[in-house]
Amino acid sequence: MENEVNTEKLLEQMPDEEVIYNMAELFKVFSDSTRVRILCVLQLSELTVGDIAKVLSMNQSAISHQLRMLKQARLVKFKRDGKNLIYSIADEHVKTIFSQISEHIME
Amino acid sequence: MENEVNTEKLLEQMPDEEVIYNMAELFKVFSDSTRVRILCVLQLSELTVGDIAKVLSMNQSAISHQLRMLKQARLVKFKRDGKNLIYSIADEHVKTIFSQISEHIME
DNA sequence: AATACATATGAACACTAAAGCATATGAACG
DNA sequence: CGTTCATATGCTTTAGTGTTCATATGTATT
Repeated sequence: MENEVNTEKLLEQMPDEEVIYNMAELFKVFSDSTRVRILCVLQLSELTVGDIAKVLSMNQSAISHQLRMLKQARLVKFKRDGKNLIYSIADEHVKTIFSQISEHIME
Repeated sequence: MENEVNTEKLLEQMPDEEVIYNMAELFKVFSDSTRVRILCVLQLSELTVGDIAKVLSMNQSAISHQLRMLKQARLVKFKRDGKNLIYSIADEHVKTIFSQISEHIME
């Protein structure tokens, strides 16, 4: 008997390469402990770059680099307050995604 | 005036380092195009390793390496059928996580 | 305007991770 | 039992990523 699976048909039903690439790119943003910690702390309170660095006991530069990625992914936003930039969570989905991942881990 | 933010209090409210590390590790599994493609195709149908490789036009070895990670993350499972191993999605959350990520991308 | 302060950016380095090749394992079947 | 077929694994190469240091940008203050 031949192979039962019609691989061509499956291929047709797959999302476009671009969609898959974008999904992976977005997951990549969540895939680093530092960025997850930033997102966690910003869920508690909006904060300046310096405060984030202080809470996480990390270099200002490292935080700034990571905030850049989070900005590009539209997961955080910021407003200016004098010399400070105050960052906050930009997206509703962040909480949902986090809660699903948490549930998976807990099980 | 002093800093308005109580960084110590924020730190207390943060999830444990271990939880954060596990979250990031799990996101890391989703952060590669090949693994996302595997998860996508397995949402359409359970498949052998060879069939996955055929559908995705990739090396059997590459697929096998990635399935290993997906297995470790308990996102796929497999059953034996003669010489073949048939892989399938192991987890309810996969769909939910995917749909949230999709929504974020679409907006 | 000059200085101080907060944040961003660029380059360098160390570390990680995906893919391919070769080979090992392990089941089926003559 | 030896061969074949499907899959897994170890090793190597190559590409990518996070952090740090040094410095640039840009805002407030005197």
